[in-house]
Amino acid sequence: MTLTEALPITDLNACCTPILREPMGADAAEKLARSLKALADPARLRLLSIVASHDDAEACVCDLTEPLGLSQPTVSHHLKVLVDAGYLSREKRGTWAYYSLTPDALDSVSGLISEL
Amino acid sequence: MTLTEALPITDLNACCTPILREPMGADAAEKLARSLKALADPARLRLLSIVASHDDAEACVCDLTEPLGLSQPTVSHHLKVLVDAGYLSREKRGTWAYYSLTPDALDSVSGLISEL
DNA sequence: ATGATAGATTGATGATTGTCGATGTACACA
DNA sequence: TGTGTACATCGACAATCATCAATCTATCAT
Repeated sequence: MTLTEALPITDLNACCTPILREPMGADAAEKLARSLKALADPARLRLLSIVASHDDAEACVCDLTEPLGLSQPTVSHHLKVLVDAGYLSREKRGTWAYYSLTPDALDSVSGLISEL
Repeated sequence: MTLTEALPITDLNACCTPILREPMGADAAEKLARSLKALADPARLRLLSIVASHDDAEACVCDLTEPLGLSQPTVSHHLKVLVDAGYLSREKRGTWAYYSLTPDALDSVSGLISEL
């Protein structure tokens, strides 16, 4: 660690503040950005919220298409994004597909944001 | 509240689980999505992280251009997005522009995600 | 005044994304 | 077997976005 040698001489010509801790690396930033991108859409936020509002935190697509005012393919697309990002899990029972919240997925990304 | 009348008859032909609480409205979803979209980019996450790693949680653009490997206009653009979204505040002192973290901005959005 | 530097703004471009209609697939019921 | 339903996938299109080179603005030094 080279942080101990450079004394913070407060030169008026200098523009920079000393670094306290290591900032986030490129790989971690890429990963967190992907998780946040999956969340950063009003339709997907509402989908998560609707699923979370149901008993057992579970809902089928028929519950989700109408309140969003979006077409069924669009809702299916958003659900796929959320499943791929790990926020939802899909279980097919008979004709219907049931989506449920992945435990701790939201809390995990929320924690990463706080520790930024 | 109309939640008290519809009894949850567990019909095997039904596909839907009863609703426990009101899901997020369209306006709230739009607003949170805008905040998250500003965060959902690897370059902007690293910018926030670098600013937070500095003493006084403050940094000028000269600190930020090089470690990201991006051009100066691109970094300025990302900084503007973060300022507009309320995560950073900009203060110009002399020739340099200093960016600092807005208190509680990250914690606020992090809390909204947890309560989804 | 002149030149140099820090940073913002503009314009253009290629990539990504949200949306929908059309189609495909799997299951249920007659 | 055939028909209807629930959902996924595909292809297309418009909109948004990340990025950079070029330019502009403001400040400092000489």
